Amino acid sequence: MTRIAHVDLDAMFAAVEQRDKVSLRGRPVIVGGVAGRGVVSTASYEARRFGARSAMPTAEARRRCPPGTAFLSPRFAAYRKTSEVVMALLAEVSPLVEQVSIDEAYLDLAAAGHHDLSVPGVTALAEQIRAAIAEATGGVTASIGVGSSKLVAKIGSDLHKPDGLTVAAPGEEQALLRPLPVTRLPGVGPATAERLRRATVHTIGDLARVDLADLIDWFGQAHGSGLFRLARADDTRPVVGEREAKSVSAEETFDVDLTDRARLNAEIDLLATRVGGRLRSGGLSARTITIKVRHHDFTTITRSATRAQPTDDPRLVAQFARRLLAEVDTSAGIRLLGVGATTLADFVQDDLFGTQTPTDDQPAAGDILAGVGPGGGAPGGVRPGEARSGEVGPGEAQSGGVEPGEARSGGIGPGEVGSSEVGPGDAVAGQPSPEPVQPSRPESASGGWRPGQDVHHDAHGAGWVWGSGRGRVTVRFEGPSTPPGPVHTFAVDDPALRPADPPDWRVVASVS
DNA sequence: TCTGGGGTCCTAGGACCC
DNA sequence: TCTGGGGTCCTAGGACCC
Repeated sequence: MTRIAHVDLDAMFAAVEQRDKVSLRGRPVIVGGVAGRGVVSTASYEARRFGARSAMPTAEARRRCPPGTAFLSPRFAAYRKTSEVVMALLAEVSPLVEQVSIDEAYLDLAAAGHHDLSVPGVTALAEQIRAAIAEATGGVTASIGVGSSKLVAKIGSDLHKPDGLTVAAPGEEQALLRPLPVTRLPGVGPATAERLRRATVHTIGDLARVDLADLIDWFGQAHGSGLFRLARADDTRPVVGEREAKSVSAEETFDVDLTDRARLNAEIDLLATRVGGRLRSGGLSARTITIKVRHHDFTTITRSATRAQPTDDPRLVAQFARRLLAEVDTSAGIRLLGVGATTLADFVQDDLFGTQTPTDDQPAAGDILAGVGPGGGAPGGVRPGEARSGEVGPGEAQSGGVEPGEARSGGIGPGEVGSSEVGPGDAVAGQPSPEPVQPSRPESASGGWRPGQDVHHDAHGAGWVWGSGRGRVTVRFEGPSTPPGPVHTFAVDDPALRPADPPDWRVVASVS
């Protein structure tokens, strides 16, 4: 049954620019990064004639394209608006639309219940959709593929681009795929194509003759069996509507490689602010913070740490990212920095982790948190409390003198003074912050683990441990910026004490 | 002027728990 | 108190997509 359609806007970014600016029509247009290290997002079909392609360095596209070619920075707001017009239109065709990207979507035509799903029926419907898109967008064209599966629909939409339509009749699928190069299959990128080439597998027909065991051997279970099935046009993936975001990230490639630590930290703060802001606007919070570092030679590493509790606070994201970066050798030059947030929790957490005073916090059942500032090597200012108290930013309202065993969080202990690279007030240097970051207030380091009470982490560059249950726990902290501290023993309700997230800390804990 | 930015999914090893 | 297997979580990296 020809029930699935794939709708793909043709060179959308460039098409929107040509629509909005008459002088660009008929001319080669490149949309993408126009600075030194930029790459092409979209090349208009006029520009493709000269060899310009998506993902090509813009410098290369400049070499290839003639004088008079327009090189434009993307205007995402305009593209988003056009995308919304198209998606709204598609939603009228079927209740089941899967938007894949800003310019692409699958439709399950059967979900509407009233469409004629014969080949002539879907052909007429697809032409109607194409005409409606062109009209509603002011001339941005779409190519559509229709077939029995996502695979066939997707390949079909590509087959007669731009402004084209392909309908694959039931039973024709394999014949359609057989002569095509394997690179047309979704999931076959440069690495897979190269491995297949070494096995003299060039077309999808070639691929269909390879043993499943070989494919799994070469590509692993998931990818191998996936290729096996796709080569046979065996694709039962459903069209799915809304999907939840799994990560939020921001990254930046610098015009010139950076080595200066202060500058790198400032960039981290910028990125963290973007990530935190998007978490907040999406009503999300994250437990895992990841940084990405691309070195001068393009080698790329990631470092991540998972927190005991989720956060959406840009300052906390920045602190974690800075601590992760502190363990990376940046002396040879950094080309790109990124900050990401994963393990997303889907709840609004203002009440839990907001920047309100920590005294509103309630303990998390069973959580034991033990923290210390690296400043003195001795655990300082640990107060009764729970996970949330650690989310308090530096210098925020502090409440001392809370008695052991009380549920109220005591806020920040003295331990955080000087305990991270984040100086007072610069946690999000130069960035708008929902809360002013005030200088940390130094306190005496007379604090320590207080036996018999719940303890929690501090907020600023400090480590903590948490657990639940019963027993006595011995804890010692050490880290690059902190010599091994004395051993502290205190009672908790659970021997299951575990180190949490401080990447530059080693929390050594044992239970007796 | 070699190689963006925002994502998803998979693999593999180690820790940890039962 | 010799050995092991399964499941889950965490981390790091890689391939791929638009």
